[in-house]
Amino acid sequence: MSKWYPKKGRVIFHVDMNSFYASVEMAYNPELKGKAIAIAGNPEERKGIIVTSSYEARKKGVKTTMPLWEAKKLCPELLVMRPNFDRYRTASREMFNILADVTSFVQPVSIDEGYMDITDCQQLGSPLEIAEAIQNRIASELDLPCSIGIAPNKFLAKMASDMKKPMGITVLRKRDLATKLWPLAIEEMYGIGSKTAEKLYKLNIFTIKDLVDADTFQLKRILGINGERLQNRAKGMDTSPVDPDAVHEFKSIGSSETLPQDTIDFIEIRQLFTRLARNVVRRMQRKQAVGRGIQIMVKYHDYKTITRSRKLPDYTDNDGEILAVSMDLFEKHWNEEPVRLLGITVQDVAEKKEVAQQLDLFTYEKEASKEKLYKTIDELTEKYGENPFKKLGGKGLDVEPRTSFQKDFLNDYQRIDRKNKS
DNA sequence: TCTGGGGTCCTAGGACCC
DNA sequence: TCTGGGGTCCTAGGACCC
Repeated sequence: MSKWYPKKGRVIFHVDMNSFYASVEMAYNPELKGKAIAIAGNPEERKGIIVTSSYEARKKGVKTTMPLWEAKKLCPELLVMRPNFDRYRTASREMFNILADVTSFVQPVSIDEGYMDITDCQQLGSPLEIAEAIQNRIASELDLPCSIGIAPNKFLAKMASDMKKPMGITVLRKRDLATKLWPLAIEEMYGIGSKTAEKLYKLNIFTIKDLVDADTFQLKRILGINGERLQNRAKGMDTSPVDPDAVHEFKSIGSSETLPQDTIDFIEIRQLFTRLARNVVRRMQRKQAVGRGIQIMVKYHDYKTITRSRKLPDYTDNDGEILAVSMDLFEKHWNEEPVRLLGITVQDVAEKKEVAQQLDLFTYEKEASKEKLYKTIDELTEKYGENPFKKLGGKGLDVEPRTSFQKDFLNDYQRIDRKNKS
């Protein structure tokens, strides 16, 4: 006889720090409190855009990504500071430590926001009480403001945390959707940017409610699989879990930089690529990561941007190799026009120890094969999965083997081949 | 005086294999 | 001689978010 359990809904938080960089600076130097401040890059280096601004600055119309000169025009008293990333990283770590005191089901999504699944935290109090406790601790211990959204899934929690800022707590239940979510303009919805909004306007979709009521087939025709997903979210449906491990599963590590002036000087270009390669490798080493895809990005004077990439035969974390591949890609594809920005991204990133484990497996297979030699090509390919030379771009075994594994495979293959022919 | 830098996910075409 | 259709990998580009 099985006991009947009610189907329990989840309780998800989205914790969002308010104007994070500016708030950290204010906590660091309380004299800044109440003033219009902004964090921005250096305009001398053409990087003068607003990264974050305080609420006092926002009241004057200062917005993120606005050029500095424009912000100054709107708000002449604006106090502009360069970013202090170490400070922000430290504050971020302390903030997530506070969240981790509540539950281990925390998924950081950026330096200043994260999801929590507090479904199994009833012993700590009601969701509202837990949210208040978190908000109070972050405010009293770190002197930082945050907003928290409480909802049955991640999407609704994200939308909820946006509804009251700064220092808001918003509960968004299914029964609140019609009054709190659906009246919002479609471009307010998380996941809908300017391009998608334009497409939706053409279908006469202007509010989230319009999206709920729209024809699903028509949405899929215009937006692909994303159309259906967006509609489901608008209806309040989102089953994606809070995944604490996601933050460790890096897929790419990149570095890019805008040059002080557009350039066609090859020496200058190589110097920047060298710096980018070193920067990427430094960060890979910090994460104990290796990668086997190299992508370069070239943004030209007119903002036309190209990306070119290459798959490597083996994982690497070597800056010389990354630089060489990057330069080769650049030389093959540069149209000789002035360059504004260059970037290097290492893709297909894996943890060093996992790659080492895979190599161990190969070694193990080799040892085994010494004792019991493989008899047929079929048996060999079954053991090794597939012809490893294909990955080098060759049609078959006509490629120079580069790793010991590939040499071993070639030896075995040729041995069996000779035996079959004899 | 325009427009940074860090990411993720999705699409689409061609090569290649079965 | 002419022919299919699915699956995977690789590359390039685009949309979106903070």
